Amino acid sequence: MSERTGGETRKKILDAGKKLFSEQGYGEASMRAIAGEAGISPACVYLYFKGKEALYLTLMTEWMDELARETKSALDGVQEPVEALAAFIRCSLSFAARQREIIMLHGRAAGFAFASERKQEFFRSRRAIIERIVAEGVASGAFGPCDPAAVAKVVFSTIRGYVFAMMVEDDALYAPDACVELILNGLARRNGV
Amino acid sequence: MSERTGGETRKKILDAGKKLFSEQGYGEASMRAIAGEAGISPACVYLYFKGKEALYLTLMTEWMDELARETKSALDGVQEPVEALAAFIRCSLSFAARQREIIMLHGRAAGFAFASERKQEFFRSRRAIIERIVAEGVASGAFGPCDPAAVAKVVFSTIRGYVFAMMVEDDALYAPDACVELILNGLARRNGV
Amino acid sequence: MSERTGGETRKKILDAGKKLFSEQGYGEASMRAIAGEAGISPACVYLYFKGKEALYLTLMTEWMDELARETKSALDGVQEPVEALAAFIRCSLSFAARQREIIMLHGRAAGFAFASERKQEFFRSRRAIIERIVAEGVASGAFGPCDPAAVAKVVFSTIRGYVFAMMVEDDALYAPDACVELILNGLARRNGV
Amino acid sequence: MSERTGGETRKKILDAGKKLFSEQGYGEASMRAIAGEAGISPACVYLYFKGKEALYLTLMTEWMDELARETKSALDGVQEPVEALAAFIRCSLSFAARQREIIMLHGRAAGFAFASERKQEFFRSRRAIIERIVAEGVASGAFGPCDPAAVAKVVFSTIRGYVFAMMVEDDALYAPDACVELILNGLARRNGV
DNA sequence: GATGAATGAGTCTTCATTCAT
DNA sequence: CATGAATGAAGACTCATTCAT
Repeated sequence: MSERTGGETRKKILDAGKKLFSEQGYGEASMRAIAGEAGISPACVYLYFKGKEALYLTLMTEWMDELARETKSALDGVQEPVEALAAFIRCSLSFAARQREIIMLHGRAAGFAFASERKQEFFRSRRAIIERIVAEGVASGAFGPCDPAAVAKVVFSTIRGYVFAMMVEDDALYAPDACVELILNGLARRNGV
Repeated sequence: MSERTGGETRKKILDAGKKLFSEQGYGEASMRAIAGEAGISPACVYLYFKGKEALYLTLMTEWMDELARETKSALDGVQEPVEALAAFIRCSLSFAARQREIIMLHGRAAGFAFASERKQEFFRSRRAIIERIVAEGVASGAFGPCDPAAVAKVVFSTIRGYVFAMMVEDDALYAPDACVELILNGLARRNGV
Repeated sequence: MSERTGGETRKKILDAGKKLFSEQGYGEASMRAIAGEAGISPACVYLYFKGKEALYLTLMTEWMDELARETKSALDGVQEPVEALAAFIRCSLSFAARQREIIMLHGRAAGFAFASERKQEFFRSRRAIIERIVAEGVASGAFGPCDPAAVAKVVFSTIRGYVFAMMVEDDALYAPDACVELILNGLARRNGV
Repeated sequence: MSERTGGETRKKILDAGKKLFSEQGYGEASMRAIAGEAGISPACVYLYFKGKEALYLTLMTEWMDELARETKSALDGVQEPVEALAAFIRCSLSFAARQREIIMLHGRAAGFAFASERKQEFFRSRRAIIERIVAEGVASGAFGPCDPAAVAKVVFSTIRGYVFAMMVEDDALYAPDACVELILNGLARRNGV
């Protein structure tokens, strides 16, 4: 009846894949289980996706695209480096909190090549954003002197590890502010204060 | 001279498991492949380990024990919180640099329960160490005022994410000092300097 | 016309299982061989039965149910104990002659518990039927004085052993009358005759 | 030290085989388990027996020989057919009561040919003994008129089924007299009594 | 558009058996 | 006499995938 039947089924498959891949990992999640979760037959999945890899890559790609979009929008118009960095961190954590399955992006996941390449490129691009912000902050004097590349790596790792912890640990402590605060001000007591 | 004692075969299996589990993940690494990598028959693996799970858990346990041992030794006799935190971070990164396969510890790993429980307990215990150091630092005035639990989580996540990046990224930029520096002093320019 | 409904394949599997389990025993009959006998792939068997045990139990259950049904019908309306006992014996032997694979029911069978329990219960219920008939016969004076429980055991064993012999021995001597005659009248010459 | 070491080990293996084969069946009992039960290494079993089949056949043969010997001795000097038949039945049941593992002899057991042939020959020979006794009894007038072959089959089956029941059933009611009584006198009430 | 039925390849695992020591 | 170490073959079972309907 409805014209969007096909589209709806596709959506159901993607949701099911999201759930099972993130819960069980690529190898452990079976196509049959995904189809079952989506409420359709295994054969039907193949009408929408060429295979398991294709489904997996589609999910990853959609996430990466969505996160990139949200990040762009979060940074849009923000000039000040400190604010920009805080916005980047908050955006990353917020996305992960809403899309817990993004954990799939991390980890070795599947054995096929494309996944890794695409993912690495994506992570590199995110690190590059941080690096640019840091470099600008150093130039403007907002940040102390440092190697922007090395610092970007640490900052990015902090975010990544924090997202990871949010997903994996049982106490789902979600405190973006502590993360922002540490990165900006560090632990050691400041001189005069 | 060329003794083929059982111990050697066991070691070969452990090494092969380390390699394949870390490269491909638990589900994707097959016992056949592990046996092949070790240069023995699949059946032979079962003379040394009860099954795939047992092999996996052995590897994980050995790592956790070894890392715990090294950490204890690194912190031994260190009183000053700043030094202690730096030592903890350096120890963690150094271990990962030497035992790249420790990445296995992170990630969803296997579907069976014990692995997760054991791992979570291990990670919790490491976070607790950081928390203690931070609390002491706050008490002694070495660190600024903060919530030790929240900060410990961020610090631990930074280390975890950094280790992760060391393993996964292609540019194996290994700069423990940048990590220590950021965590201690933060990014923002200091008041007087 | 030539419909390949699922029911047909299921039937083929059951027939193949019947044949191989009865010929080779539970442990020796392989799923591969059963699938081959049924003309399908091993994987296909698992679309119809959860596993080897399930297939085996299905066969056993079907037999027990069918034999119970036939027995009930054979005894229906028969009042006279002598006739009833003869009917029971004839029914048992006739069933075995038609379903030679029922030999599976006898013997140690499989290592899993349910099989044994279910079988023992079934055999006990059949012995109980004999016991009731004998008790009624003793009460009515049709049978001489005896312990119905002990006699039931012997009678049941005779039937069981006879069925066994029918299957195993090469000379498939099928003589229900001799069996009935011996049980009723014994071997020893009667007093007056 | 001891000269009989070898013989003792052989005995231990036979006992272990007896136990496990009878408890679990041929296919389910593993050589490793048998060796373990005997307190030796699997390889050691092969110093005494060529393989699993050979061990199994040795056990069967020893039983058959022993039972044949005991039967011969039980019938020795007994002339009267009624007494002889009773002796045969009692001997069979008594042997089974002492050597519960004889159940191995019954059932399909192993898939290899020799076992069946040897067993069938053995069972045939025992049936022949009964047949001879019955024939003599008929000739002497001790037994009523009947077809000795058919009757022998029933009598033998009764014994076989009874032995089977002794092993398999949980209520180990062991009443040889009931068995003897039924076979000799039957169930039906005698004329004058 | 959807599926029930089917399968070849591959999973982990066990087994009977051998052989150097 | 005995065994620890090892293995090829086979076991039950699962999976991603296809295709006639």
